[in-house]
Amino acid sequence: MDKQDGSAAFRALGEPVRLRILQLLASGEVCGCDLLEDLTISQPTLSHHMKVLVDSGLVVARRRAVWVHYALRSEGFEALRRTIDELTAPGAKAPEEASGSCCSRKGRGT
Amino acid sequence: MDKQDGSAAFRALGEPVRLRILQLLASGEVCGCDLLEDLTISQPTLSHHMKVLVDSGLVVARRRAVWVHYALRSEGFEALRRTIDELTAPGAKAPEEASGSCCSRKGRGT
DNA sequence: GATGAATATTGACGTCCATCGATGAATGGG
DNA sequence: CCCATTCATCGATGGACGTCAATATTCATC
Repeated sequence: MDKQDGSAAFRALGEPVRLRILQLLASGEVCGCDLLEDLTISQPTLSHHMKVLVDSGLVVARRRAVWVHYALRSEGFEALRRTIDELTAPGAKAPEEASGSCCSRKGRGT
Repeated sequence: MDKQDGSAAFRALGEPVRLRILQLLASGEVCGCDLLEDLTISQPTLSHHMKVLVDSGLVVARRRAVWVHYALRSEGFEALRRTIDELTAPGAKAPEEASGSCCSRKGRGT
């Protein structure tokens, strides 16, 4: 359920607040109330961001009594890495200086 | 100029249309008009997205006569990889099952 | 079951942003 | 010099999203 096209996870990372949350989680499991102390956002806002992070597959939530512990989900990040690798790896990066034409504009139709 | 905190580049990737553009660029340099043919967006919209991609440091634009050739910028993607690595690498991932307490709620002050 | 703490949900509000049509700027060819 | 092509900019518009206050829910304790 965290498949989609991968853009959801990138969009999750594309929010400064969420990126900082992930940095805080990088050192290990952290509960919501602790996150709330290190940030300058309201509790509903934090809850919203955590939901986004969990839905995007980057974070897992574990209920422990009244608290909820959040931790990074390595599989989610591996998927991101894979997407980036697929973009950069195959590369037929040769700019093809020779031809003065350009794109495939000419002779594209049937 | 592509520094910031990295969230800009992730936000750029977090748009399905832009992600597809990057996939098209993965096979090599492509000019705007060719991109326009493979997408289902208007020309102003493409121009807007290309500006976002260039500003985020993921793409470079080279003018060749009337056309503009776009290509991936490896340095931008390396920065993304580095950010992801920093999030997952250090990990003190031990959940610490033992203590029934939870977070650091108790005894936080000096 | 009443209380208190941590978290989730709801509803509203303001801003950002993707999108488009219309128009302008740059470039090269007849 | 005029024209066609490619790309950039502008203004408007509609939807997505981050944010909060208020409220509900969950859970342990007494």
